[in-house]
Amino acid sequence: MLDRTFIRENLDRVAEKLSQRGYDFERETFRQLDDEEKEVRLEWEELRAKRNKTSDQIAQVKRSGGDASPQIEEMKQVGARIKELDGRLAELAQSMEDFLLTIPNLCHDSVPPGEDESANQEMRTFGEPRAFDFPIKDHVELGEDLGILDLQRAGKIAGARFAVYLGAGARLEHALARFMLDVHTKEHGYTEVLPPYINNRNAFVGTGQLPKFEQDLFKLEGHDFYLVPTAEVPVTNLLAQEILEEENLPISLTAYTPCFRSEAGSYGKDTRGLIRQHQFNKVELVKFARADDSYQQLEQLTSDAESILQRLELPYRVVTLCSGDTGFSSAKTYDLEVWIPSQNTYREISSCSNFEDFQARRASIRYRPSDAKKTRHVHTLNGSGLAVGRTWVALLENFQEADGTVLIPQALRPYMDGLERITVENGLKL
RNA sequence: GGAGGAGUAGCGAAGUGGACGUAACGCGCCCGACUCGAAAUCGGGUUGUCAGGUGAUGAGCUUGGCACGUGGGUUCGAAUCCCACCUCCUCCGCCA
Repeated sequence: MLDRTFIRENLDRVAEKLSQRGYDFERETFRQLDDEEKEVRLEWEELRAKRNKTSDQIAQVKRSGGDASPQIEEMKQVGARIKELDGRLAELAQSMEDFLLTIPNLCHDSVPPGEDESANQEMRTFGEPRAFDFPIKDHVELGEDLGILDLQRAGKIAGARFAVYLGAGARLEHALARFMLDVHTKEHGYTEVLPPYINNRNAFVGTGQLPKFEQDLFKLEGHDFYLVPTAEVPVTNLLAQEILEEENLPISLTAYTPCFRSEAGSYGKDTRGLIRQHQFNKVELVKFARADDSYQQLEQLTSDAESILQRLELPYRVVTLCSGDTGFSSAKTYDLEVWIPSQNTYREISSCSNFEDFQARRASIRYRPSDAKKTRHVHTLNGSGLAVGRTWVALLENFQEADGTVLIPQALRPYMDGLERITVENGLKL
């Protein structure tokens, strides 16, 4: 959520910035709501002040044994008017809130303007896509042939866009997650969090998934609960409504959770395999940082995520998303894209964003800067470190051998009980 | 799911319709005094938020509103009475 005072004082600039990301900011709606609320609030406050004062007088009169009925009569009128204004004020405040909650964040000045992903900017690449001297298989074929992945049977128990991992396939998923968590907690200074996978509406408003993107979520029927689409939601909201000590910043948390996404409207996209699933696992990195430190932390968080790809020897590139491609809540986003041989292209495997104070304002997460008395909203950041399912895909495809087996990168072998290669022996073929 | 109890400042805790919620009292923390220094002692300070005024759209000062778990209600007036919800504790049931 943008700061209301900031909008008020920078109407033109806000409108211009928002148009860069394809959002049409209704200046008049804002001005009207803002003015009217202010007017009503003023009268409301004046009346409350009067009532407070008169109530004290009534108390005094009564204490000294006098008759306070004229004042009481008068306050009955005032009370009725206050009640009227209460309702009107609540209405206006709600309208303003609804209006503000659907406005996306402003992009940082370093974000390249552009409408869609074609304007994204490649920052750097790591590794070389491998040249295969045999016909390659994609991860579905590899996984099914090895007996470590079953999409058919997943359809029986769940449906399309679900998967079942078997044998070394299941083990590989866990190994990747454990490996990532170990690197982030032992080497990058993150603390692991294991949150609930079902969160309430409030948490989703805090990080910006609601009220605008309800159709992307799985909602529990009859409850005010949703399945988390990313650990960003529970982990960021963990500190909602809190005032943090500056000396504790930055706070770096990591969480391994399943992620549930309805993927409504994505039918026909990535229909084959594990790339786009209703349920997948992800190790998430979340940071709470000082306002003046958050962009440095974004670089750090991105490099923390990159280090996983490097250790797994997977070729990837880093791109800066242009204004039109940047997510609703984000001010700046770097995507990490891993090389997928069967598609002959780089595919997103992590999205690292600085939300500045956009989420912190919604969730009310503040800190006390040491040089000032007033509190200030923290800057929140997050990024995948990494999406485990897509890492599984990248690993199978990039490390496949001519005989259909898959080598396991050195860094991961300790997590696979020393297994060096996945063969049909490690799967379940029925 | 049922029955009871509890949520007040960083922590503990008093207040149970009006007599200052910046809210008793205690602890902690900050500043100062005493001291060579420390401890002890003494003095002072120590919630957030919104709006108006002043100021430079800063720091600060100032006036007022709001907040005693959350949201409603009763009342001239609610931390205090009533209702609903949330969280925690105890017991019963059920369960991993």
